[in-house]
Amino acid sequence: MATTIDTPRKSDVTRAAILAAAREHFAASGYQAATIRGIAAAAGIDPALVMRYYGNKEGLFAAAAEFDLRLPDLSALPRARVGEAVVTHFLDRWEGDETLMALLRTAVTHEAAAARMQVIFATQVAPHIARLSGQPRAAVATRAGLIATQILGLALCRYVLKLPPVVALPRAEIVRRVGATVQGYLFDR
Amino acid sequence: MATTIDTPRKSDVTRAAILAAAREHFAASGYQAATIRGIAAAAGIDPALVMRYYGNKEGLFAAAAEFDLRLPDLSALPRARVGEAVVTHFLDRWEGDETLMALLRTAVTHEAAAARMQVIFATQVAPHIARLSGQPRAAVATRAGLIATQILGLALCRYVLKLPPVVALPRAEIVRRVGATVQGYLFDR
DNA sequence: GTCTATAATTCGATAGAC
DNA sequence: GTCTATCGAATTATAGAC
Repeated sequence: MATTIDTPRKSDVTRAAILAAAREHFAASGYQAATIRGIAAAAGIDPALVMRYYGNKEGLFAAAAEFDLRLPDLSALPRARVGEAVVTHFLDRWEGDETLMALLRTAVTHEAAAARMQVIFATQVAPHIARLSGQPRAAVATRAGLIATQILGLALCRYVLKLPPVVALPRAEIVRRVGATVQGYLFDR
Repeated sequence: MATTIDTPRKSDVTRAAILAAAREHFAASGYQAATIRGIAAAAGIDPALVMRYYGNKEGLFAAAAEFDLRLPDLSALPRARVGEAVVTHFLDRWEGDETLMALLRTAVTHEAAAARMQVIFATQVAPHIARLSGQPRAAVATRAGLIATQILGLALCRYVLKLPPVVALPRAEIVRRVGATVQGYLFDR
């Protein structure tokens, strides 16, 4: 099965295993501490294969850090609930895909990852805010930036630094209290 | 002068130079990428001296990451201005002492540094909030945690990731808009 | 107290056999 | 397409001379 005409590519399965292991290691240790040898071992293949497929460590990270926020259409929501919806969505994405963790842990010490973060927020967050508020481009960018400080700060404290009071916060309470902040950045201040 | 009775310690100057160089390197590159060789070179001394004084890289970081937030007495301020005062103070401390940058860049991938962050917020931030609000201990910890998400997120985006819209924000505007959020976490929500 | 020399690892990357 | 073998470089850390 699947060895017929429609080429399922000999070892896309290997490539996928490498990417999954890479995300895991970059997410757990950051760029520097993650090793090609360790990633290859976790994927059950030879380190040389990683080099063959992705050229070098940089190329491997670039492939592993591909990420889609998948923000829903916020304009379909009641205006007063948008802040909470944004927080809910980010918590979901954060807990459901370790790519974001890999990006954050790496961006702090790695130029390319920080740049990727910038692009993600500029292309996947700002447009949604523009559609909501219909404000000038500069004002939209500022609002997106302020929201980024709160959302990334939440992720940093809850998932990376694991500050006890932030980890202990029930999800619903985060949505309510941090959602109010995001709501303010979206429309008020 | 100073070679008299009161021992000024032969080479406290060397130790200080090492610590300054260590903060600089940890702040710029994080824990992994910072090297004892590089730090020693910047301090103008031999790498072996670093080992002699601080035992190992871990010990060096522990010494370099000593930090005092120096939060002023917030209860002396008009209640409505506390949020802005907190943001102003953090911006000052962040821009005036690279120790915080070293801590953040390192805490993301280094256990001990993350723990240090926890202790700093628990011992240097939470007490101030307790004095202000007079609420139960758990509620105070939660408020401190929420404030940490906003303050650290701001620092992350402005000083580490350098997200353009956040970098472009005038200081006064940050104080006003983010200050309003901190004010909310302090008293309202 | 300071430095030289080096041990012991570990890593990314390459060359080439199968 | 996958793996073996290995190179060259860089790191922490130690031992010991001066």
